[in-house]
Amino acid sequence: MKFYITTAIDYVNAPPHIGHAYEKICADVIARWHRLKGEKVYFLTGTDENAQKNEQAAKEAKIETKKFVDQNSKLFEELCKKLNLSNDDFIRTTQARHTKVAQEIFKKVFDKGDIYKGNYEGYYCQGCEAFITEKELVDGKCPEHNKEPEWLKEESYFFKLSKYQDKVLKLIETNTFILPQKRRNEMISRLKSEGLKDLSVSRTNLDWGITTPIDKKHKIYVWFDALINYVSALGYPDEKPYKEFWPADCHYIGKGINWFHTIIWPAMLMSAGIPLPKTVYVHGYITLNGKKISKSLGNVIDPIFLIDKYEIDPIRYAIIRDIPHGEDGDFSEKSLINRNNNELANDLGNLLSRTLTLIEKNFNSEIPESKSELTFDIEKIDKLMQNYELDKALAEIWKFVNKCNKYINDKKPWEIKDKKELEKILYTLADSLRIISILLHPFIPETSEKINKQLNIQLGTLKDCKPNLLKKTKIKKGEHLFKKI
RNA sequence: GCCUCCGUAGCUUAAUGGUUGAGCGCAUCUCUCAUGAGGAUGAGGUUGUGGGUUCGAUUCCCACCGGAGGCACCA
Repeated sequence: MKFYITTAIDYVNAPPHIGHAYEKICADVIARWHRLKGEKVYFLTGTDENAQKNEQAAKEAKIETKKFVDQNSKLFEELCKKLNLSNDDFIRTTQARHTKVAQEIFKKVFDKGDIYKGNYEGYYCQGCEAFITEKELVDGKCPEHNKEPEWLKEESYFFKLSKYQDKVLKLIETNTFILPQKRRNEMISRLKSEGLKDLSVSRTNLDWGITTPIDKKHKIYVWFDALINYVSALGYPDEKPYKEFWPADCHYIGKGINWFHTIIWPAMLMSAGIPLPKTVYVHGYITLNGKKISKSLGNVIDPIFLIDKYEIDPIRYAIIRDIPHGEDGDFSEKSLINRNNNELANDLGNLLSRTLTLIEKNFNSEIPESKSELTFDIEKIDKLMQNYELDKALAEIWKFVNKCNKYINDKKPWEIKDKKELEKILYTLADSLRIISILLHPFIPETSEKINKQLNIQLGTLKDCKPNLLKKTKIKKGEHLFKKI
């Protein structure tokens, strides 16, 4: 079995914020879970760099555009490392491997007869040097430049999106293509009520972007180009990763770009004769301390700053537990601190600590051989993970942690004189911790490794999440798993 | 304006046509292996408001109030 998962590629005209971190962490957890199941996983993330806005932002910063996107893309790459992501690749849409494929697919769609020359008409603001929508106008003026736009006609190539309306509708009506269901309903009703118009897929008068293979005056519209990253990164059409991993099993994206991924992207693929992705999972947005993340509110926290302050595992843990799957959710430092101290340090860290100390004192640091009394329902958790309910899966794992703590209290090993009985209790605890370290690995990989190191064992797979697989080993009690904040 | 979704204890949330379950926080009790950790108990809800269907609604229907989201070239 293979599993190909992607995140959206990020816009590089501003540095990363906590929302980017959230999407990447979730995708990473899913990727790691599938690896635990023994599947061959490919996890892709990257940056979207051909937008016109980059050119403008670079101009404002008085740097060359290429240099500007290089700098900002680096910030996202650095973020991936800091988040401890297990991504297999990082695509940049300015890379030659991408521009080549973007042009190739554009040509393919053109050759199919699905791209034709027409005129794009709309309001054009001289200040923005761009078309703006009627909705964006305030009192008939561009709000940014306080100028009345002019009605302009521009030559443009159009993609016959309308041709694919029925096929796309049929696709999105299948019940696993768009998840969660709420997002599927939105797209279905919108498609049914509005229908599809052809899409302008080229722009003139731009210096930045990918030139169309059919007309040198035109650049490829940035969305048409951006979506293609999912196949260009794999080396479409001939390279091995493409053959092995396409179609994608999951495009993990935010709700703002649902339409592009579930309507436009499938239509492009249909036209180009490329197989369709299996699932587009649409997550919600994050608020920070209860407020929308926005520059004007000045609450844009650099996630790298947060990681340096708190370490990555508590952040991964808190952000996943705090945000209900598919919904918007809030991330706050207060909640992070709470969860770090109560759940990570007290429940889990202390469980390991008390277990290892008991083994140290009673069995000279050697895990005794016996039979475990605790079991864990892996099916339930795997089901939650299949359904992308990461928050609930993690809560379920925590129930097991709590069960272990209660087990110690009930059994009172510090009062037990009978050696066999004591062996059984401590084996049960150590073996349960072994299972916990596997289950937690996708969520908090560093912590999982620390547990294994102290138990002096290797990380298992999901198949090993059954009791009694722990062998007699000498433990190596180390530092506490978590520091309290 | 049109279309989704939501409104349950201070906060986050689960569930169901028939006496609303849980976690955090709070209060009390308790163990001592452990990171002043762990465990137990308790207080707290007429399930947004009004109406309807029903023997019975928090769950189904309608209206209203409140909140979130989507509405194509903006990513």
